[in-house]
Amino acid sequence: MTTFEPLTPERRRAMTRQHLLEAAAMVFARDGFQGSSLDEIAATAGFTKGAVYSNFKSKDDLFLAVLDERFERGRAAIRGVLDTPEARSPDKWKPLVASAVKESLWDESWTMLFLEFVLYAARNPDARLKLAAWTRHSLSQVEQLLTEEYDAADRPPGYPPADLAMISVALFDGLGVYRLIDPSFTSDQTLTAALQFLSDAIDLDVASQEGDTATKAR
Amino acid sequence: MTTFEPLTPERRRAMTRQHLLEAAAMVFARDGFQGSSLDEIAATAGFTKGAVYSNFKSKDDLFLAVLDERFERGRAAIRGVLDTPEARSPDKWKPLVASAVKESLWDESWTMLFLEFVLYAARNPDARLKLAAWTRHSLSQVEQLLTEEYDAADRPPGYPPADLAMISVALFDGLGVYRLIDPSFTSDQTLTAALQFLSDAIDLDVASQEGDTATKAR
DNA sequence: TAGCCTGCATACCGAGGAGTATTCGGGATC
DNA sequence: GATCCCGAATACTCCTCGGTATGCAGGCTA
Repeated sequence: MTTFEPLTPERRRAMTRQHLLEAAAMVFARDGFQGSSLDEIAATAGFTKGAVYSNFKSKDDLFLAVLDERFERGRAAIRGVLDTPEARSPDKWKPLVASAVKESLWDESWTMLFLEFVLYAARNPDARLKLAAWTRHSLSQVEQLLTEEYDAADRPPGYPPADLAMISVALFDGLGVYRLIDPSFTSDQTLTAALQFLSDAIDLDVASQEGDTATKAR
Repeated sequence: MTTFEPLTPERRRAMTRQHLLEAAAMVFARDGFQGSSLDEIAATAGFTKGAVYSNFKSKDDLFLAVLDERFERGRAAIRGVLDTPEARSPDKWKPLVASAVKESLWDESWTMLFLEFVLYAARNPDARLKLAAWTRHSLSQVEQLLTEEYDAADRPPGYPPADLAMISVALFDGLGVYRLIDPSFTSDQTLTAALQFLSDAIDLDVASQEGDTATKAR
């Protein structure tokens, strides 16, 4: 990805930090924020607690850093999809987005970490603002995609795009939650139905204009 | 509700247990499972830790008891709605269910407690089985309602009712999560859109048969 | 190669909390 | 009214863990 760089002290330090962040993400997801100990996280990364406190101010600071890290990854993933030329052409972006989401976000460990974030944020105003800002950003990306889709098709949206964005995201996060309870709740069939469901809603006017409901369910 | 009963020792004991359960539900929701102390819970209920350990085996046992309690409440709430005669008549049960859900489940505190349950269950096989069983039960109730709706209208379902049930529940739980992040994400308008969204999907065939899409969005 | 600076390791402290052993008090029973 | 019983209060233990203070090694500069 990046060109090779010799291991300057700064890079060594950055690597340590990165290892700690990844270990923290893993342990926090597995044991929860309060259930994780800094000793465990450090050991998972191959360090001791000293490394943690030389890179982060506190346990909270570490957790927030993990949050930022994941936000940045999420933004990059979204950009990666949206900047693909195919994403701009109607009827091609849907499977593209679907597979991208499935690859990067449809992950039990991520769901658990996300829920930890949400609960943490619900109890910490600062974290809450961060999470809200990031969520708004993500939602607006989805909304923009939908708006462009409607513009390209030159027809009014069946629902307000902002609401549709919220609904889409909430639906899949909700399914992720139930997947934690029992993976069989979110079988491939159910996921396909959910995708088709959203797709139908987006194409609502097309369907009614063309009288075409043949593509509705499997 | 029940007739008056003198305070036998058994009833006194049951009352303390009940108080502890309610205090626990509150504190667990506020501070999380690991973040709550038994001292705090006991004090909230007006007791000390001794009362906790004379009514529950451990902190985990108390948490699971809270879980059971909420399950029972949920079942009762569902029965309360479904046993109402109006629930059996098409085009009347929707607002009924909607308001019932809004009253009893659309609550930030409940969402936080539910997420605590989910995360706890994801880490404890026994709790996971309990939660899965309860979820299956709730889903089947929703599914039954949908199936009856389709039968009454004498038409095939637009989507498999089981999938539709999962989607409906997941959507609202997902919205509940985002409400924790920022209540403005789930404005009345968005909720209305979500309801309409589901309603459209349920009535999919009716809409296309009658060519009636006037009731779609606000 | 002597000295220094920095990043991590090590050792330690104190608080808090789960769990337990014991005590206490107030009803029930005779 | 003496005794018993039991549910809750009290007091204590043990241990985990966040945070800090200090030690140390290894790579820079001269």
